[in-house]
Order: sequence, then C-alpha cells, then structure tokens
Amino acid sequence: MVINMFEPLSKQEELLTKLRLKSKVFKGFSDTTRLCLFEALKDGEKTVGDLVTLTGYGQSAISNHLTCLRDCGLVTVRQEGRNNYYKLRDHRVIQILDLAEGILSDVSAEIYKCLKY
Amino acid sequence: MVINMFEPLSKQEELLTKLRLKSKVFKGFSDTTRLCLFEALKDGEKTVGDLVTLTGYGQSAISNHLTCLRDCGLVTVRQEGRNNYYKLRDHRVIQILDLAEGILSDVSAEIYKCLKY
DNA sequence: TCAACATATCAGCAATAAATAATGTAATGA
DNA sequence: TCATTACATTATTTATTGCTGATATGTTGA
Repeated sequence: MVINMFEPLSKQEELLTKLRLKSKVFKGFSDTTRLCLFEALKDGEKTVGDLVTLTGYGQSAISNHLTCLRDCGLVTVRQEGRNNYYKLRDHRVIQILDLAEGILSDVSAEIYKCLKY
Repeated sequence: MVINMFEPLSKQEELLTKLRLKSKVFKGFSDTTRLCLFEALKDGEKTVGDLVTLTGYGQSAISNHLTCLRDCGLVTVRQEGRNNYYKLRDHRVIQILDLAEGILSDVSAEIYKCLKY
C-alpha cells in the first residue's frame, strides 16, 4: 500500500497504520536475543562491546538487534568517543517486561506444552 | 536443543529457557491481525465467527491466531454449544497494550520534533 | 443417524526475520 | 597520516511466520 501523506486516511487505514506501528514496538520484545539485551541493560547503560561480551553473540547480530530496539523506541543511544552507550528508554519498558513475566508465571505450564514456535 | 525436564538445567540454560518463553508471550502482541483481535476483545468475549466478521480475515487465519494467543497465555476460551467464546485473559493484557501505546506516542512525538532529516 | 454449522487443523506458498561473514565508516592516538 | 578500535551496514543463507484453501472434528437439531 502506498500512503499519500497529503490525503486524509480513512478511519480504517488510520487504525491499521496505528496497529502496524504498535506491532513493531512489540517485535522489539519478541526475540530471545533482544530480551537478553533488556536483561543486560536493566542495571544501566552499556556499550555494544559490553553487550557482545555479555551475550556471546556476534558483534553484527548485537548491532542489528540494537538498531531494531532503537527503531522500536525501546532503547536510546549516546555516543562518547568511539563507544556507543545504549540504555532502556524509560521505566515503561521494565513494566512491560514485568507484566509479561507475571502472565508467564500464571500460564507457564500451558505455554510449555506449545510446540508451535 | 532437547530439554530434559528431569535433569537440572544449568543457570545459563535455565535463563535462556525463561527468555524463550517470555518471547512467546510477546509474539502474541507482535502481529497486526492479533492486535486487531485484542481491540475487538477489549469490550468482552466474542466467538470466532464474530471475530472473522469484525476483522475481515479468513476463518482459518483467525482460528490460528486465536490458538496462538491462547498458547501465549493471552486469551482464554469457553465452549458453549458449537461456539467458542474467546476473551482476554486478564487486565495485564490491556496494561501491556496501553504501556506500548504510551511509548509509541512519545516516540512519534520525538520523531515529529526531530529536525535532523 | 444425517445434514448443517462452528471451529480446528493441515498443506503449501510467499513474505519476513535472524545469524554469520565481509565490508564500510568514523574516532582515537602513536 | 596511518593503524587500530568500535560500530554500523550489507549480502547471503536458513528458519519462522502468516495467509489461503482444503479437509477434519465435534455439536446440534431434524
């Protein structure tokens, strides 16, 4: 679909666009490696190198995931010399993670049986 | 990796397993069609047929998404005759959706103010 | 018991995403 | 200025995901 920015969107299209953006936010949370990054960032900002060491993934993978998280609006970056320091955007990120954890502990047995993913 | 439930996992594996499950929870939120279903379910339980009509997707697609959401622990089902009534598991689902919406609106405000490009 | 209805499941295909390896870029310091 | 360090980006391959269409299951009422 091509979106013409100079024409008003129909209510339908507007809603869909909003849901598409929202799904992007959640895609940030929907990968094990990225959740790993959240864990590492919970106690403060870290450089890409730090995160590579902590997670054991390749530099390229981590960099790509961090770009993803930035695009999703879940982390922010600060450059200092040749280091890039990443940190969680704000407390809502933690809140979302905690809520999911709560749901998970209620239903972990059910999810454990799911072989779909 | 095959997980043997009768042997203790190493701390590492245990953490990874937990993150994998957590990512499943978020996968439930990370698709436009499923977000659409959440919207539809916000005002109470609905049958599969209702949701097919409301969203305009095929019966098969909706059924699969609902199964996914159930596996993710985000909705529950109740059978009554030949109808299956789906509803949101609990208020945490709404809370998560609202938090994401908050982040989204902050980010788009930032992007709006950003004069870099 | 049999038709119909509501829903679930499966097969196949197209689109998307993630990992690795290779290359590009920008900052620092000798 | 040149080598090094710290990242980002790109290309490629492989794995996942989502949709459609077809088929299967299970419930109800004639």
